[in-house]
Amino acid sequence: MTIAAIQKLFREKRLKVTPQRCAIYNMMIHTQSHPTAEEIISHVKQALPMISLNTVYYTLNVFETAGLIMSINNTHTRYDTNLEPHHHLICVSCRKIEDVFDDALNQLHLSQKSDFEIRGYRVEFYGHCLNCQKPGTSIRRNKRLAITHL
Amino acid sequence: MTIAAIQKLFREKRLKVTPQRCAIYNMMIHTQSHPTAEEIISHVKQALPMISLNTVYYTLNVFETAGLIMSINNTHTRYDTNLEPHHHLICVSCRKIEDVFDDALNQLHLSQKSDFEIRGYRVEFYGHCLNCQKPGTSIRRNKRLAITHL
DNA sequence: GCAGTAAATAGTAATTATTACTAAATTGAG
DNA sequence: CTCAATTTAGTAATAATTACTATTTACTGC
Repeated sequence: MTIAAIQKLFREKRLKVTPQRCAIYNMMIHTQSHPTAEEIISHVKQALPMISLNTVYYTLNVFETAGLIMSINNTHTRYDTNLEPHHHLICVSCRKIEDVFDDALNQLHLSQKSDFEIRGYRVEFYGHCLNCQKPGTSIRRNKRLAITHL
Repeated sequence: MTIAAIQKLFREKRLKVTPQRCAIYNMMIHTQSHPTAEEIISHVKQALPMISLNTVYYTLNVFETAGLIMSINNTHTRYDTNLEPHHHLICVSCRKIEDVFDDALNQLHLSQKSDFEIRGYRVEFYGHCLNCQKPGTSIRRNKRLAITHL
């Protein structure tokens, strides 16, 4: 993907075209890793030494809102005493977590071989809990759990 | 589960029986939510006002290591430009993330109905990447990605 | 091309979850 | 009951992320 194509993409998404945004997006599509904000800034600083971490976070949020990227994270570690195999329903609005018991989900496997020595997996369903479905009841704006890719 | 049963459980796991541990575990098995450390301490403080957040984290770590609980979290938000439906392989040692493309995983659904309005889901496989499988190569001790339940 | 406006940037500071360190207290083994 | 090892709780440190804000920049309509 060329710089011109990136600019075109931004315009289509009604995002202002800035050198910082181009550099960040360009770096991200040319890496196979899933970079953190720190990793992004350390690469982008080679071209734009003055860029701030703040701008990186702001830009990533803009990209995610625009549906250009997704983020992989939950803050707040939550602890669960239930050790039966099960998975989770997570409310993207209030962060409430409910258990899901579903035999089919407990028997997933990869169809291809992988270099990883896999020890387990988790399935997390994202959505709105009963309470947060009522209009105006959204307890918490939560950028980080945005699920624009889903 | 009674307090006596909790004490018996701790002894079986060779954990010292302390009022703090009993209170924390007792609170956790009597809630359907997946509490955060903050939520745990605010409940437990009613019985043990002097308890410190430090002790809560230490105790949760002890419980997780003993296989009594599991934690749900990743720190460090990672960003991904690939918006094709896909899932992730996460190395619990060095935190490296790889993409998984597997049609079967893209068609999961819940067998029961739920109150949640589900918008999407993620599958995360945990294990050791090729590099971290070599003995002595474990880059980072990482308590938080412990996967004792898997 | 240019002026005006709204948004973006890059600082600095604040916040928040978690971890580190440590002296004093407590638990369990003998 | 004694003693050693662990646990506790306090203070401080860390680290990721967000808030605030003055200045700069990019796009819109002329």
